[in-house]
This record gives sequence, structure tokens and C-alpha cells, in this order.
Amino acid sequence: MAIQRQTESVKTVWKTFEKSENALSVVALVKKFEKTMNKTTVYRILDRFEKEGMLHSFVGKDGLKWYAKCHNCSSGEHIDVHPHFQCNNCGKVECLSVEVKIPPITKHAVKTSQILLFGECENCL
Amino acid sequence: MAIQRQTESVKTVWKTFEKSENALSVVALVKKFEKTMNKTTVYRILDRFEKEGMLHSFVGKDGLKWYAKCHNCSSGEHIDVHPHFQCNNCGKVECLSVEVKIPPITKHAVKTSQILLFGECENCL
DNA sequence: TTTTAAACGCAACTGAGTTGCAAAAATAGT
DNA sequence: ACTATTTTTGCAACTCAGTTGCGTTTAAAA
Repeated sequence: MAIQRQTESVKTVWKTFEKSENALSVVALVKKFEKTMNKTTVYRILDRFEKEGMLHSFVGKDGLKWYAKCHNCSSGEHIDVHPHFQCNNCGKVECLSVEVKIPPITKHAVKTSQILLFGECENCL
Repeated sequence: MAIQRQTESVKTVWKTFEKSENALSVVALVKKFEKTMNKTTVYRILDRFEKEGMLHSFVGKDGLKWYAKCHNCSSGEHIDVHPHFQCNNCGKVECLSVEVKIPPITKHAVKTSQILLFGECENCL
């Protein structure tokens, strides 16, 4: 962790991501910690984690923000060519370690991408 | 158009999509029509267009909702394998007629996808 | 022309995410 | 260990996209 101050809240949030291989929605995290920390704090901690390159974020189909651990992302540049998968049944969001090939788009300079896949996960099949 | 009633508002909104090859954000449409129709009306008209299969929607990186004309979508089932492209410079969102190949994901049944590409468009290059 | 069901306007609401500021707490300096 | 400094937190109030309920209007069927 390269974040400035190791507060209890920071440690708690980080532990949650360490324990989970899946992406987590901010809404779920705010609810999970509603007894122990303010929602503003949750938002700000996630912000910092992202700036440090420890998490990356994306917006789900419902417009809600999700965060997941970074594996191959370096701080600053988040060229996420890996897709996220959301189960239509249980709602779980996974960070897939698959590379999706983006075909060359004529007259467009593609810099980043966001790929969301929907369907049924292993448990729900 | 297979929508039930041809009100002035319905005709106006549809004309806007006919004139534009690009995707349009709901926020922009609400603003565009703020003098002539209520924002609730805009939301409901877009809803109906989508149900009829005339438009398809997606959520942009900022969490805002966008709509674009459907070319190869049949009403009801929207398996959008075509990506949308948003220009980082001018903000324009295009509906690309390119197929992106999703590699097979083990132990997952992929049903739909949402692919957003970001970069610079033809005008801004 | 009358009927009736869809569409509309309005106002109030919901819920995610943000902001400003004063208080609290973690780290650096001594 | 103590103090100074700077980050982080809590709170309350706010913004803004999108939704809902309801009474009124209007397109189109009878």
C-alpha cells in the first residue's frame, strides 16, 4: 500500500478487497461499513486507492461505480483491456483475466476501453 | 415507427435521432427540448423507443445514459456486440459498426456485452 | 362526435456521489 | 515522548440524474 496514512478505515477497506477476488460496488461498500465509517470516507478512500493504482474503477450497466484490485495496472495509466463480467442472476462482478482484441477502427485513435460482459457465472449455471 | 401514439414530442425526438448518426445523451436531449417538453416526457419517450427496438441505450463512463439508433437490433433482444466510441476531446459518442470478438470465457455463459472505446475521433485527430 | 386509453406536465421524491469546514488522528520533527 | 504539521474523517448540506404519482390533455378508435 502506497497510501499516505494508515488509518483504521483505510486498513478495513483494503482488507475487504484483499479477501475478495471480485469487483465491489461502492454502494455495497458504503452499506457494509455504514456502522463504522461515513460514506464520504468510503468514497475518498476508494478515490485514493485508485490514484495510487491499487484499485481500478468502472461504471456498471446500472450506472453504479465498481472497484476492483489491479493486477497488471501501473499507477496512473489504466489501460484496461480486460473485461468485467456481471452475473445476471446473482449480480456478482468478476474481473476477468482475458484479453479482448479490439479491431482497428479506421480514423479513430483508441486509447482506452471498457468492456462489460453479462450472463451467468459458474455458480449460477 | 411502431410506437403507439404519434404526439408532437414523439415526432420531434425521433427526428433528432434520424438526423444524427451519433449516440445522444439523455442529459443533452433534456436540455435541447427544455423549452418544448418536460424532462419526464423525454425519459418516457426514450424508454418507449427502446422497448420498441428503435433505439438502444447504454451507460457512459461518467454514468450518464446514452441512446443510439438501432440498425441490426430486433425488438426485445439487444445483443449489442458492436462497440460505442467516445471522443476524449469533443465528447462525441459514435455507434461503431464493428464486431468485437469476445473470447470464450470458461465456466461462464456470456449473453450480452457492452463495449466502450475511448480515444480521439476523426475530427479531433 | 364521443369514448377511452395513452401520453403529458408538474411537483415532489429517491439515491448516488460531491463539497466545505471544523474536529480528529497519523506521521514527521525535535 | 511531546509537539507541530498535514492528512483524514464526520457531518450536514448540497447537486444532479432519473423516477413516481396523479390529475389533465390529447391521439386515435368506435
